[in-house]
Amino acid sequence: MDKLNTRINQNDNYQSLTDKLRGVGLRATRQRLDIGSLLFSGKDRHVTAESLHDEALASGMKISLATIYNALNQFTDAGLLREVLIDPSRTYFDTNTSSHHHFFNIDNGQLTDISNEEINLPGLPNLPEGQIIDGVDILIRIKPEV
Amino acid sequence: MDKLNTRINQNDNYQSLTDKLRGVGLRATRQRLDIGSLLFSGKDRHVTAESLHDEALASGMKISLATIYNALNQFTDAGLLREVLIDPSRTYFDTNTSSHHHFFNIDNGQLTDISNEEINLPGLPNLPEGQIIDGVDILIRIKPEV
DNA sequence: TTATTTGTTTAGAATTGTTCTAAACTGTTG
DNA sequence: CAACAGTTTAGAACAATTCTAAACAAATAA
Repeated sequence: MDKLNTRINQNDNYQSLTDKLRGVGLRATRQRLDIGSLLFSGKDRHVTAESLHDEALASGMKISLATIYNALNQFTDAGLLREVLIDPSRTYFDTNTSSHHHFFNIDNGQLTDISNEEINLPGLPNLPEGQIIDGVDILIRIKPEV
Repeated sequence: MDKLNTRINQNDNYQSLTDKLRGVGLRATRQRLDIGSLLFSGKDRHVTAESLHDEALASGMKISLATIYNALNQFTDAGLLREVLIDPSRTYFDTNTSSHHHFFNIDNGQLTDISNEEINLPGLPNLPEGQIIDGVDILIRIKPEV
């Protein structure tokens, strides 16, 4: 019954999600489709394993935390997600995989994207010998004005 | 004997370290002096609790891991150290507390400072309403040329 | 379709980094 | 040097994440 309900409500999105998953070599399982429907529904999102699990359970999905971890890591390896470094005690994932940066509100923990166009970093420093750039992460920590 | 030995070898630094600790309201205990002698001996350093503990034990210091954690956190609160975000699974501390940035070698985990002068970030994006900047962290991930 | 294979999910155990607890200890101050 | 307040410590506790191995489900072959 639960399963049927889920089917009916979310069937629409699932064909393109299925393609997306297969496109990166992952089987389109019910759990991955459910997670995908939460993550890739248009707007960019920042989640942790825990927050996504809570959200999944709240939407009536039946899925274990271990599966959420598996999926987040697989999606990241496949380039569907990106890891963001903000808090050494938790791993955040970002559905926006294009080159961009972040505001991090140290007061409430909220993360906001900064598009690549809003920021520019001319004249990168000389790299150590024999090394090339893999990526650049800019985190601007913000707080409420006193 | 162990204690005496430590005294003899490291006595020289300890007066200024004592002042440094007292200056930020911390008692100059043997453990904090030992840790301080490893951290604040001139060159800038990047350490984790574990790496510093190993180093302390290897230098014959007697100190527990819990004390290393305590000291790193207290030093950080006091502004003597700074936390650097690179790896969500571990907390790194940097003895360079001035505004600067980092190269992170994704191949071997090595962190290298980038001075503030080597990098410039003109035209920061508009901040969200009512927020001010607390700090800016730039991490340039590098890897060996193929 | 059904059978077989291979990949996936899961609960719970295990691991890892970090913090907590409470008892012993040590700087500091009077 | 007594007394207090802060510090250290071993070990327990905790939280985030990964692992294990058994049950299960998707893909594929027949």
